[in-house]
Amino acid sequence: MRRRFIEAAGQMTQTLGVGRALGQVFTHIYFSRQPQSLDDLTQSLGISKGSASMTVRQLEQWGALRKVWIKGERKDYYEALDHFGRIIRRALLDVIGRKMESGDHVLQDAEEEMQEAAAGSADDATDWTFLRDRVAKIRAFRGRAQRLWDSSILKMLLK
Amino acid sequence: MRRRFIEAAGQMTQTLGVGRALGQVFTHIYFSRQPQSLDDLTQSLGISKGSASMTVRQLEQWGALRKVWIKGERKDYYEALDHFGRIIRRALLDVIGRKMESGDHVLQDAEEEMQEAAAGSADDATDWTFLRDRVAKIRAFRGRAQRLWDSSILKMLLK
DNA sequence: TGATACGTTCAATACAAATTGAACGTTCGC
DNA sequence: GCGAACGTTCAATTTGTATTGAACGTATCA
Repeated sequence: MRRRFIEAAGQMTQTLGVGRALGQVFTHIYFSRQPQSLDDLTQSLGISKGSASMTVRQLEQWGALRKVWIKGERKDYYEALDHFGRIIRRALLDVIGRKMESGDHVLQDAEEEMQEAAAGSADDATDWTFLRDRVAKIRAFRGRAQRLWDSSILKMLLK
Repeated sequence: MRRRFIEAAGQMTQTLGVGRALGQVFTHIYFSRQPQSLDDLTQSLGISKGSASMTVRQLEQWGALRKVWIKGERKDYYEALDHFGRIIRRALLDVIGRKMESGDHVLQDAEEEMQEAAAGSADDATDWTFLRDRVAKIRAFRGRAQRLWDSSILKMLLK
């Protein structure tokens, strides 16, 4: 049964674009009563030590896992948290947010470039009013999307 | 300037996991005053005819492009729409929705499997109450996420 | 009807991203 | 200080996915 869940979660996170290991690692720990070490992960899931290390770190940053000390043990052990709302929120902020940023920069750059080009060539064939209008519409949408995003995030934050 | 936008949009859609051609095609048509044909796309963007055909169809399904007839022309021409809210909404429903479905099925299957297994082996070492509890928490979250999703979508729909 | 100009499909290919694993740095016990 | 047991890193590799392009189906016009 656990195998089924783990496999399914792996497929899901893979198609969502965050790698298969992520879903597998979280699900395995989530369905384990005992905290799990990196070795447990490599053995149970058949993934490499490197992959386990990186995945666990990312999940920890998102608040999906928590490090647990076990006295007399030198290994790091992890247990799963179940604040799914917070976890997803942070993951989205991290993954999407970072991806949006670069696009944002380019949008601004291109807009500035357009301003300059329009000012310096009042008599050529380019249809500046058309371009301006289209860019303005993108800007407007970005503003609305931003507000929607913020409010959704807020709702999720409140559980 | 258009080149910059097109390149940026391509990068963005690529990292978002829907392919580079998608962003490029839409942006090119969006910044074109005249409706564009598949040939225009292959020439301007340097993509193949097959890619242009598939991309355009997907964008049309999402309501991002509209076919335009030009009398005396045998080619299909497309122009861009700017209802970004609706476009994104449909795209998300399509891309995410479809990806969620399969995961949903597996969740249900695994749950049934667990019920059966728990009933048939009351005396083995498996910790059924623990597993049940964890699965229940996933279910609960799915419900909340579904409601949040629906309401967000609704907001976007309303512009 | 035949020839031409399209758009579509899908197996082959190219590309990007995830995963591996050997080398490395660090910590702990002795 | 030394060795062993870890976790981490990153270049090489594997894997998954987007893209290509030749073959095909279809519509149009002479």
